Amino acid sequence: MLSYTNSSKGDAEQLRRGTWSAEEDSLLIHYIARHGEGHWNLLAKRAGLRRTGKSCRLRWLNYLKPDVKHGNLTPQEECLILQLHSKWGNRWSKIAKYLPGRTDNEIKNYWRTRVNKHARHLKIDANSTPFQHVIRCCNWMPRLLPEMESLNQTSQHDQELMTMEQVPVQEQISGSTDIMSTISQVAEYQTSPFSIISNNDDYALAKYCYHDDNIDKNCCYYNLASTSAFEDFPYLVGDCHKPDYNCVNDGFADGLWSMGEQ
DNA sequence: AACCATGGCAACCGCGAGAGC
DNA sequence: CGCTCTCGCGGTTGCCATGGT
Repeated sequence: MLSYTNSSKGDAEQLRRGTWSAEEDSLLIHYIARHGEGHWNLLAKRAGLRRTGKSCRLRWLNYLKPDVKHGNLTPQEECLILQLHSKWGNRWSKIAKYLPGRTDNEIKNYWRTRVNKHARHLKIDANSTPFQHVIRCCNWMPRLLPEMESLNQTSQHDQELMTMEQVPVQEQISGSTDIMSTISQVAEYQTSPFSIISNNDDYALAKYCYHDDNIDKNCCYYNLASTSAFEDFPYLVGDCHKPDYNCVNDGFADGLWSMGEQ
């Protein structure tokens, strides 16, 4: 859908909005190839684009620039985003600097669609400490780690990126070959209410205590190694088994909330 | 088949910082 | 010092594809 901005200067100076056409892309690419980036308002006029300078800049940086990566994020990239977001919050451009080829817009969209969705399911603020514990220890990290290892994609460059800002979890797990020990390392490293209490070939049982007293009735249990546990958080919650206790509907979310206020 | 809801993502908007004059 | 312009950032919007009913 294409639209035009209101203008009092006649149709000739109306600016286009909406989706970019292939022809516009071509004009922008060829102009920048010949004259370089910058001075976007001037560039828009000289390139014959009836777009704002801002629009041209955005199109170039987020889509047309040759080093922009397209396609799904790798597990490494997802891990890095989770770590960096827990550190810096919604500083998308800062986070993007550590993911070559990924734009702040793409990372922002990833966070809002994928990660926030999990937070909504749990009725937890995605920026809250409890949610950060959840994604590190019981969902995203455990899911991503085996993917990373099976894909064996952790290049030297990735590792350099991970250590550049002293991202602790990545440092902890680098070189690990045993996924369960890795999960244990993650849980152990974080100052987390989660702890690995049992670990064998079939499952790793994690204990989540939402009160300081460590009394059993105030804890939930997760089977971290079950297949479903690695898929999606709602399934993980289903694997939370504590007799006569429904983690979701019977106060689990409230426990997470109160923990964040401590 | 038609309608509706939802998710993913490209693009837009408003604001503030910084540079140049 | 103040004005203008450019640039970059984070938040938001709206289109479109997909899946469910």
